[in-house]
Amino acid sequence: MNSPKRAKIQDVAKLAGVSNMTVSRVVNGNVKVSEQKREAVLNAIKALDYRPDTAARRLAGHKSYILGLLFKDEDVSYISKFLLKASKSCRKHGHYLIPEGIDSQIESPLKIIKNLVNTTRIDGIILLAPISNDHEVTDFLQQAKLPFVRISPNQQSTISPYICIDEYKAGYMLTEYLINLGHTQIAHIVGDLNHQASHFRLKGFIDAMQAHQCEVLPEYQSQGDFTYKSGIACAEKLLLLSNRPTAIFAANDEMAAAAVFAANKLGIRTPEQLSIVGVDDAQLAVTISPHLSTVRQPIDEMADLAVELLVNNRNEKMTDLKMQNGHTLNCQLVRRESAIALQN
Amino acid sequence: MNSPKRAKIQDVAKLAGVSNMTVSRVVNGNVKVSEQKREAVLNAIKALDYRPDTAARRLAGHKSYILGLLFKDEDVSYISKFLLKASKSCRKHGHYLIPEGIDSQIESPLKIIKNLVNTTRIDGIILLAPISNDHEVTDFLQQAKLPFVRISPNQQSTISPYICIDEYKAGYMLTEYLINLGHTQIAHIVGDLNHQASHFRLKGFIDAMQAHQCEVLPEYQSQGDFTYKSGIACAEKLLLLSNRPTAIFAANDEMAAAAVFAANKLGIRTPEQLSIVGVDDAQLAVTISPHLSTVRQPIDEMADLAVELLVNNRNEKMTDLKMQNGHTLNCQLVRRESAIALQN
DNA sequence: TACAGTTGTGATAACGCTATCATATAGTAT
DNA sequence: ATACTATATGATAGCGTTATCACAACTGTA
Repeated sequence: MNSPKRAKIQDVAKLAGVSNMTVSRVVNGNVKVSEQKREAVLNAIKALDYRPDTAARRLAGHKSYILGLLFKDEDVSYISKFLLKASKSCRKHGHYLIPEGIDSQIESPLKIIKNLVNTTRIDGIILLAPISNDHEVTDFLQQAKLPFVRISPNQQSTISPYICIDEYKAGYMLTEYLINLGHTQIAHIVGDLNHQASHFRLKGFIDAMQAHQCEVLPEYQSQGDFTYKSGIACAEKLLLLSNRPTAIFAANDEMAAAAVFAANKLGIRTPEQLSIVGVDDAQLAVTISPHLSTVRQPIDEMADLAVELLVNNRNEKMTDLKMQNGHTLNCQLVRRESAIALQN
Repeated sequence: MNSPKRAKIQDVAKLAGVSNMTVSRVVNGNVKVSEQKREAVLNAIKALDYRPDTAARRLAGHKSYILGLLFKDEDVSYISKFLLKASKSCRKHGHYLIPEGIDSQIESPLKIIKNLVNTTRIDGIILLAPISNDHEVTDFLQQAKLPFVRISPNQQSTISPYICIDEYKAGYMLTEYLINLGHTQIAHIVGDLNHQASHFRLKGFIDAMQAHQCEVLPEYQSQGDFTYKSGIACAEKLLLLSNRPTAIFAANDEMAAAAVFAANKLGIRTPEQLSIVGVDDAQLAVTISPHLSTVRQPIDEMADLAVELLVNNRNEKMTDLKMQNGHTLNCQLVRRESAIALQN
């Protein structure tokens, strides 16, 4: 059962010649302890390789040092990226991350979250879109007074902090980029409308087109849902049009990759005969051929910030201004090979 | 702090008219409880929406209901897939998963694992290759008597259960597939030799070539490390050879995708002028164009099994035979579009 | 009828930590 | 010098479970 035997707080206290509470105070670092004792404690901790037991801490102190991450269990690669980064960021702050992928067709997000909360008493939760919009979930969390951060939510309400990018700008930027490349016949594969982001990207697209006197044709908008499969269908429809577009702006990289594939199949070469751009700068953007021009979502930064908001919130008493605010991060255009100047 | 107020075991006990222990026994379900009381307890649990507090359970019972997943923090997509599935599988068994990505250039795996174990007292750990070969780690776990499962380890020792596929067969199968397609000039992009899998896949390649009287040229083997970047370099080298191969077998999909890209850049069309196959059947295999012919690693199955081994091990007392055994899962060839019959 | 064995149940003491309150000591103002 | 405040530290009581042991109520055997 026990090899070298874990040190507990009492062992440290004894070795340092102080009480348990003094050790606890040093470990948690909020309260003042005389320099002398602090040092003694620190030495004892090192000598015994002591690490506080999370379970005991939680039971006694109502802090679990665990954060939850909820997301819809799709194969969208930004989830993995976010997850990996968030987990790392947690470690940096002495916390742990428990990820929960939800297959919302089968499982109720509310049930899963209730379970997570009651069972494990996590300190806070990160909600990835589109779960960040599930009112059942957000209402429950509010009522339970559990801090949570929403990633790319539909509503920029003040019920909790949220993190997003300027989706409108992303759409506008990308469209303008294609226009500057000489394209005027630009089609848009629209994202899942359950994500507010899709609306904004579409609006950015339309506004940019109009600002540059390019016609916005209804048949140049095709409704996808962020999946590869939907991307294929949309792209095929677009490419079979008699007035085939010369460029496609897909609402995410996944669908952009699908468009490349669909074009290939129809014997249309990218980028020579068709320019394609996406959004996300996911891993696959630099895995497919040609590499995708896209807008980078600062996912690492988003994950870091989300964790930080939750961790700090525990420390500095809820009132922290940041906890009521939205955070709009910068995104930027990444020029690669999938879009080039219009060929005559 | 408390909204509807969580029910605790005492509340359930009172409502059901039994003692705490009886409730506990019903919840854990190992010991016999009279049908009558069991039902009363079950009803009370439902009525109060009771869920046991993990922290308290751990503190008292030395079970944490948490599993750890350790992996080297690379962008290999099978990690994400494994992680997602393992987390789901944990939920199915009433457990949680804490993933820890290790950037072994900066961080010591041992330190991270020690922290995880001491701090959180997890029930078991899953080690993904190549961490499954880190002796510092496995020694520590053995000494701490903490159950762990190794995924695709180098050594099929009995220190712990392990799960893998028949890597040799995968290599052989893929090579034979290309040969049957009419190819004889087949190159192999070798995987990271820190993974035993790479050795086996290479051996399978060589043996299949020889079995079919195909010459095994030294310049047709190029050393990669499973990353996309290395794949590009290897493929370029291969494709610039005066006696250019007509087919490339890359040791994973990531490098196969890189080969497709490199070929494209050199104006070599896949699959018309060059057949390419990979291993893994990762998401990207059906994202790039053309879709990749590959060998499917049954990742979902592996993740499920790993979790099950760890969960059951706690129940049925260490002695379970399975806990000392290796599990070699079946893998199978997936024919898609990236490899076709040799064109004259 | 008596005695051991079996089975279901409950009382109680941990588990390792922190909250809380009490106490001792030092510092400041009157 | 006295009282009063501020500050560092300690003693103690939980936090919500399960382990452990004890006991009562049966069962079966001699």
